[in-house]
Amino acid sequence: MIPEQFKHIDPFILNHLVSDFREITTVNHFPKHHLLHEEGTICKHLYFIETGIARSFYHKDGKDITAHFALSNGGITAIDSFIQRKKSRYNIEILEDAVVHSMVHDDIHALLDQKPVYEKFVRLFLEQIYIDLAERVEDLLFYNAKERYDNLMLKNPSLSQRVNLGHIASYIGVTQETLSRIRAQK
Amino acid sequence: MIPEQFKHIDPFILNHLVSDFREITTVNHFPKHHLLHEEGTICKHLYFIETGIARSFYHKDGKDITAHFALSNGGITAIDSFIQRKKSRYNIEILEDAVVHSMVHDDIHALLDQKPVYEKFVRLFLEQIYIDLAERVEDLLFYNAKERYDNLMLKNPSLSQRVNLGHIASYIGVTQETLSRIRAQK
DNA sequence: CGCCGAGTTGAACTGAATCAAGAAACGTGG
DNA sequence: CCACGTTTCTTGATTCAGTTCAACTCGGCG
Repeated sequence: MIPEQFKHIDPFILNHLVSDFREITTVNHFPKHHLLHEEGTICKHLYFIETGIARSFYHKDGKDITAHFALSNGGITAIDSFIQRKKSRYNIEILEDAVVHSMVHDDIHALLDQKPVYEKFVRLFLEQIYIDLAERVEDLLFYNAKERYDNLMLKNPSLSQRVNLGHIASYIGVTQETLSRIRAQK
Repeated sequence: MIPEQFKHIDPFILNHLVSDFREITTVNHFPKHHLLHEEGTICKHLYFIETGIARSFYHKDGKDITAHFALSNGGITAIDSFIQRKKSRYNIEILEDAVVHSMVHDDIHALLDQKPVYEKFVRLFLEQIYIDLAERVEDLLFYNAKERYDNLMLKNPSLSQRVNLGHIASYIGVTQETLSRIRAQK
């Protein structure tokens, strides 16, 4: 399972990289509702979803807010904790029975220290998620609720059938009622 | 000029890193209104502001939207173009006479290929700007106009005296009129 | 002096939130 | 496999933060 943003890496290095990373990766199956990570703890894992869906979410004024969805081949972690090594505000929850590949933070960093050439892999990964997040800022600044919903559906058409309305609503920054009305007027 | 997010790097490596990067860095003075980068072109430079202020901005429906402010020790580039090597939607403009350090994209990458251990430096930089951007998403999702303005002023108290109201307004996602009213009611 | 960009203020309008009540779908145990 | 409770979704009425459009003020500068 090689995320597409790494396709520009030298194939020779990539082969070694894949087998080295595979050695520090474990694969598990988790059922719907399983919590991969709980807020208030330090997140030690980087997860990649092979099948199924996961989401990260946090609480704000008692409300449950989705920060990110991960579908097939998508990565997910409690990013604040994973980067800054402090207690996380995020939870990670399985929304649909999933096959999940996971790597432990310290193993990743040990591997990077041992083979700095792999840092490039991490950089490309970070660059990709940065661009994604920048798009999200633009989305919030310029598009109204309906447009934000349409944009999300363009990127992930299957999402609307597979996850709760409320999770999608909080992700795009509207209430569940508003999203319900948006859907109705189609 | 060593950005603080790099303080955890091995001092020995850091010394070499600083001198190596210094070799590919040029320093210039630019006056107010100078355009460091123009939209529609590929941005080849990564800039660091020593003194003065710069902002990146783009156009949406004829409106001029500030994406980022860079003050002392802040970095700035047309991030879409710099990462993806394609024409940029951003402009970069000097708002206050500035001393600017700049590095050329290809020089940075040549240096990284030559000394992969420096990739870690880039990773830490990207991690930092990712966290900043994630805060911005949260800002837009949860805070009203006044709160967003207050948050920005907490981070950059000098900004309100130094840059136009309209630039700040577009950065926090409100109209100039709304921001003017927010200021008035203090 | 008169212009021009920047900021302020007012009034009307609107997209989305809130509050409230029902309807539909879901799953768990008998 | 049905019944009942719970969760999810829909719909309506009202309210409100922020936009839009327009006019006006202020300070700097040719």
